[in-house]
Amino acid sequence: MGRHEQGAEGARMGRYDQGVHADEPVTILTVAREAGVSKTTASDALRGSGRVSERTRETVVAVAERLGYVPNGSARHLRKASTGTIGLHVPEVLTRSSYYMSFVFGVVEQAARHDYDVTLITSGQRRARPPRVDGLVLGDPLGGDPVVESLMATGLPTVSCERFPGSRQADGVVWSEHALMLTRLLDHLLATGARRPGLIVAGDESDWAASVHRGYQEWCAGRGVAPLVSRVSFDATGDEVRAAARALLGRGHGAPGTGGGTPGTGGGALATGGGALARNDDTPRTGGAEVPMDALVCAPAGAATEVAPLLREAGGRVRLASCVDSAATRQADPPITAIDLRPREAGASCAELLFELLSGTAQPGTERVHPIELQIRASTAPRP
Amino acid sequence: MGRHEQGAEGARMGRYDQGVHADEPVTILTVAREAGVSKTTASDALRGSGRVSERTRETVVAVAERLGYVPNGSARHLRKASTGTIGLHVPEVLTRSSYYMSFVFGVVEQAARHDYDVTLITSGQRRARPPRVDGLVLGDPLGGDPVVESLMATGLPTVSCERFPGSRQADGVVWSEHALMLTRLLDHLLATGARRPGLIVAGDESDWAASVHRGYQEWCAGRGVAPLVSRVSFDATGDEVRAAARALLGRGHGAPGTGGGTPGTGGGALATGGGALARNDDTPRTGGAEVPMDALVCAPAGAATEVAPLLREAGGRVRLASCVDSAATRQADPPITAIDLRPREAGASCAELLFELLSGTAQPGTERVHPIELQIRASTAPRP
DNA sequence: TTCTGCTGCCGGAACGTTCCGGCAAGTTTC
DNA sequence: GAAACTTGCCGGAACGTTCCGGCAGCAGAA
Repeated sequence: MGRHEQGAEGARMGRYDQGVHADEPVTILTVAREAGVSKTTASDALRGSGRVSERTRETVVAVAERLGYVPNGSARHLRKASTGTIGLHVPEVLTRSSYYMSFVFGVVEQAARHDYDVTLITSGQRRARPPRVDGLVLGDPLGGDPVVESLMATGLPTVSCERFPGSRQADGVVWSEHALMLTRLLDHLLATGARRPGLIVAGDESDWAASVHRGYQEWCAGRGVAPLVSRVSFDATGDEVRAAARALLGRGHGAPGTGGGTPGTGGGALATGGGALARNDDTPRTGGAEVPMDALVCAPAGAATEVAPLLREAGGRVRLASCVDSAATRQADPPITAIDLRPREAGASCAELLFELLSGTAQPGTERVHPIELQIRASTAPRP
Repeated sequence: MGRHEQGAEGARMGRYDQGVHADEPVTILTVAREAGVSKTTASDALRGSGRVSERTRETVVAVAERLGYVPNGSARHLRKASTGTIGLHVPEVLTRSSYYMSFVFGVVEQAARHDYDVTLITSGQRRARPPRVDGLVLGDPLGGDPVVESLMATGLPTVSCERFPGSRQADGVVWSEHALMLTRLLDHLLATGARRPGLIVAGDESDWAASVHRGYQEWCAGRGVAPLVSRVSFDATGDEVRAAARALLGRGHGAPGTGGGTPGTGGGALATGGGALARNDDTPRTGGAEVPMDALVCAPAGAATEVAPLLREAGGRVRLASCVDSAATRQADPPITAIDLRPREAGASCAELLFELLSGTAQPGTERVHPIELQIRASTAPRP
């Protein structure tokens, strides 16, 4: 001791000035001395624990405020065996999607509200040591990602956004009703006069893509529409997506029955239509296998805007919608109907669930539904 | 003590299993006991400090390896008054740009290489306390951002990507020759037959935008081209950018002289052309104020792709280029000529400079140039 | 011999916090 | 009126690390 005896400090300039440049660190001992109590009482008063009279509590709080006391995180976490930090993993393949940027900010914002920091974990970096965190948020984990696997093996409390398409599941899951919302979107397309909506979607590594695909298949079965699907890779380029769209456009014109067209015309487009479901004759008004595509739903982020010019060139007959809303879809010409996944709120919801798991407020195994919204825009207006 | 006497642990399953689930925390005391030395010697041996014989050093290292010893960050940082974490700020306005996502990953990757964590700091969150970090990276700080101001006031070592357009400067700066590269781009446009390239650029809150604008003006002055500039807001929507493009397209057709056209036709497009520079008669072959725009350079990320359809409708006469490369420009149809800012490497470079500042290897005031590249694509091919 | 210096190792304190147990004084209970 | 309980406060230990100072043992110098 004796290194800083004065204690009385007074307010200083600036916003973070206290205790940062090391001329006079304000510890809980400084506060206690200044308030005329012991360090225990000061600690109790500030954290609302222990037994402290209201009067002294107010005094201590006032003094702490005045001195600009900021608790030392390292000391606190050393004592409490926690870190005050949560880890956040987002798959690097999808870096360019603005969805993840918003998601990340949602997590950071919510964590800040709980006075937690957020440490980013990328799939790229090989980690020599386990992350120094109290828990983990996994943003849309991809099945088979080795980093995700090892993160789950840490035993740390974990929340994933969408389910993990692997063997084990996170302690908490925040998911959205993508299949249901896609159903609404498809019904909307039907209502505007479309008869045969097609789908471009990525593979089932992501729970989200799998849900979208499943929702589409079930809707087709229920409505008696012959499915028209093209799978693309997860980080599909514009060319790949356009090739898939062209392949879908080319199908349905040929002979009815087993789907016609040339599967795999370009870019690995895999057509799955024209099966038994197309023979459902109860609802003859909707699209059988011989009906050409007159609406296209693009699942991957950014795919819809990539495809838009192609559809326009093809005559503008095909309605267009995206499963991921973004500035690009909002501002396209015409604006593109899309499902707003509300990524920022999704991130906040994941962080919140994690904190509840950490505090014991929520039980492991908790699942929460994150509401999403269908934004109907001009790209799916009825065609003249 | 006495809580875990066995000590000998042996290798375990999994990758992060050591010391994470709390059944048997392995501290430096465990290692010391197992190696038959004191905790001081163990610590010295592991960190290469103090005086330890080579023989015992090897023993201790081997034991630590075997037990999977991971130093407790909180304890270390409590003792050393550091945190093992750096803060990363990116302006929230620009969240949707994939540039920042890549930048962030670059920082995280480089930090991981130094065994540092990265904590995100957003402009949105109001911070009750100074961030618990050893240093800061500011990604393209905007002038007047209060969070940036207060971060700079912390006195923490700081590196900014691009200069801070405010009074004080960060301790380290990583910047790119945007003005020079724009000159190359404009020369390229001239070489493909363009006579009057226009520019859409955001305001001078960002050093990057200011550099681009300055580079354009200087190039125009040097080449005797009448400038044709439209300013948009930093987070310009597609509509705003398109309105700016339309305004630029409308100019140059009218009476020669003071620029003609209708300034501010839509979306706040502010035209600055037609001044004294346009009267430079030494180089009559290039574009005077009466020459219509035949090439358009879009500075804001994403602006070029938003404008592309408009230019196509207008006859495809106008060449198009972007100051920010991205998946969207690469994959556009036709692919758009763009400046690749190499964001991931920029982020890594910022982090690296910060670590050198922290270790004293680099001096405060260091500036480093981050190389960028011009990617020439079909959108600026010579017109028939 | 004694003094000095070097090597290899170690005990203990310190970093700033939380929390267990305890102690006076006051209040209720039987 | 003593026992039991409550209130308000406190000292000290502990978290796991780093580092200062010290202490033997040995070697070389005076």
